[in-house]
Amino acid sequence: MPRAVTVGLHAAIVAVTEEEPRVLTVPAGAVDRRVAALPFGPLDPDRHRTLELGLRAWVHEQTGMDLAYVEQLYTFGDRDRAVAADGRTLVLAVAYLALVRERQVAGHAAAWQGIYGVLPWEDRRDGEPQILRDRIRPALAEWVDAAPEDSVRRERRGRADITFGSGAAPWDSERVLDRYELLYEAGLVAESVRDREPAPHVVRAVSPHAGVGAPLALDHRRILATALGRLRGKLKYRPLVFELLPDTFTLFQLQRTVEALVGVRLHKQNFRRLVERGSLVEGTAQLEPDTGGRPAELFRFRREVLHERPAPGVGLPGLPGGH
Amino acid sequence: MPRAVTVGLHAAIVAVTEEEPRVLTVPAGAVDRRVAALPFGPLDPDRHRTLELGLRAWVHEQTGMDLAYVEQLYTFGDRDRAVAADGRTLVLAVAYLALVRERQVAGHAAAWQGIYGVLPWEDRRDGEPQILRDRIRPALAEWVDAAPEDSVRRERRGRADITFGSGAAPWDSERVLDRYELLYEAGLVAESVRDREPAPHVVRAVSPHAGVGAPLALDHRRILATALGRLRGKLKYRPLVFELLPDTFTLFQLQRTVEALVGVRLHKQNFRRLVERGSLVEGTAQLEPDTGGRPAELFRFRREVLHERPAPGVGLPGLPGGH
DNA sequence: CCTGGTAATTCTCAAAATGAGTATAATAAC
DNA sequence: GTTATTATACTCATTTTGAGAATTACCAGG
Repeated sequence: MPRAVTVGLHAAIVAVTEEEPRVLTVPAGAVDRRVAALPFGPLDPDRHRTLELGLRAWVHEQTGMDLAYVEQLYTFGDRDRAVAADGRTLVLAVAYLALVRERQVAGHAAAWQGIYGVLPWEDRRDGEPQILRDRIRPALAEWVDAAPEDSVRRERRGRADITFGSGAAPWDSERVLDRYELLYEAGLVAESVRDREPAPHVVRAVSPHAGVGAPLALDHRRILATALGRLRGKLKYRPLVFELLPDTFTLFQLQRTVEALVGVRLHKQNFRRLVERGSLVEGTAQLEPDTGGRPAELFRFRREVLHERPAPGVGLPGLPGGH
Repeated sequence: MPRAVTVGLHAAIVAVTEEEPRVLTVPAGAVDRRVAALPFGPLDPDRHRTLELGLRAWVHEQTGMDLAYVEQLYTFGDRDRAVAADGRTLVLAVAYLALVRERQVAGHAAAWQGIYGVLPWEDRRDGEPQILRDRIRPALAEWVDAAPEDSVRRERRGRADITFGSGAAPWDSERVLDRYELLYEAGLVAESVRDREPAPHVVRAVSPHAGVGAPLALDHRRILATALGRLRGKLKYRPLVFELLPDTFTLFQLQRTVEALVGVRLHKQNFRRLVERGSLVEGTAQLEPDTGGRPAELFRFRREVLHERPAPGVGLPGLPGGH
């Protein structure tokens, strides 16, 4: 009996508030009552003229939000990781990234959740996070050694080194998905345990403490990882940050927002130089007095750059110590 | 009556032979007998464990090829541009990019087709192509003026300027899809005429001379544009070119391949410097004598870079005249 | 009014990277 | 040999980085 295919539309809606990147979640309800989910719903070809319009409709329905910036991320369709409750319908997941200005919340049951609660190993603003040192690296080392064959061990070690950085290879902030997938494979996130359950259509809630970081429903943590990776990459050559900032902002606010997303600290003076030399912003005459020290000038995004240069992004001046 | 959804898997299989990027096509058969199609087939959730495996299966069946490098591009799902022959089934298209070494062809009815026959405005290796000057720019100017309102005219002019370059904005080789979509909207490619037919489920072949460049079946030219754009962008930070080259090659062959893909000429000495400094390649001791002048050393790709640097790509040293 | 404290903003300076050539080397054809 | 042709090596001025010092403008407290 041929299985059917249905298509789900999923949204990772990202904002940065108080120097913390957050994602909008809704109660997972029927899917899994222990964890939150990203807003999502099935594509209905009658009502939805395009995939993106379908996504917007679902998001509006579940969170009351009208999205501005929306971008398609990826379409997931592995049978092992996304099967409907009936056990025989394959559910494709078309994932989207949306950027919104800090909390134009959202009554409904929607809630903002810190992204680094879900992907705690991704925040290196205060150096390598505890959880990486104390739990992930040791567990990865175990996973490497657990392979029976030597060739597999070498291959695993190589992968761990590139994705999480090591002596030779530096930390690459964009490899968010690679890292999540590695943790999934190594059994370090709750989802890998869950998906391995013998009867995949029986929804079994797994203790949130089974793995590292807070799990989300379905494969939503994977989608979030995809979203963060894409966002980090694109920041450098598209003026996406401004979707997340208020109309006017100080350069330091801008920097803090970028740092929050990329998960590393940047060199202040050089960041300012890059932003100004790229003519991404223009000063308003106004000052923001509440800085704690000298007042900062308020800037606004210069939309014109879009017509001037091919790839206007913020660029990341390496942080003092980093390579 | 609710429409159904089916999912098609489509492959843009790219190779570079004789300094010309090509894409593998198959006869479109039932879909449209006048034009070629990319290899594609419906996702069958029974046989295909993942989307990518389904794609590989279809490609193998239609072309006899086993793909190595495969990457998902985008999922298209606009109702207006992709509806099944029955007129009521929405057909999602999940598009993939594959890279293969020059023609390990492929009996079957598959044939290689020059990409710049399909997207002729993308090849600027000998300067701005005729077709851009003689047909596209004038037609775009007309399209701009055809708008009744002034604001729309301004907006159209802006878009044309950014996507196709103009006084202020330079040519951005990566905006391949933007350019194709603009031509589609302006009615300059055959597909826009075809899709506007009153009864969209009646397949009407449109004269290939109705527009600029050789059309492909369905929305396959759009997929190809997506593929070329992605490839051009990714070249710079991932060592993709080597998927297209034989095991050993001269630096000039490497350069010609990159130029073929990006569609511009590069500065020879500086290209060599970038490639060597990036330690992307290592010399074999062998020489290639048939250069027409001094023999060139043969190089091979250093796979180790993948473990050393986060984003190893070739980098494009601006061509002499270009900005 | 003067004195720190705290940030914002401006400058400096050496070290790389880039753009654009020029010079030299190794072949093949005449 | 001489010449054409291409590979490879070197040069050099100009930008762009990375890193940090110096200066400026406000606040709070004496």
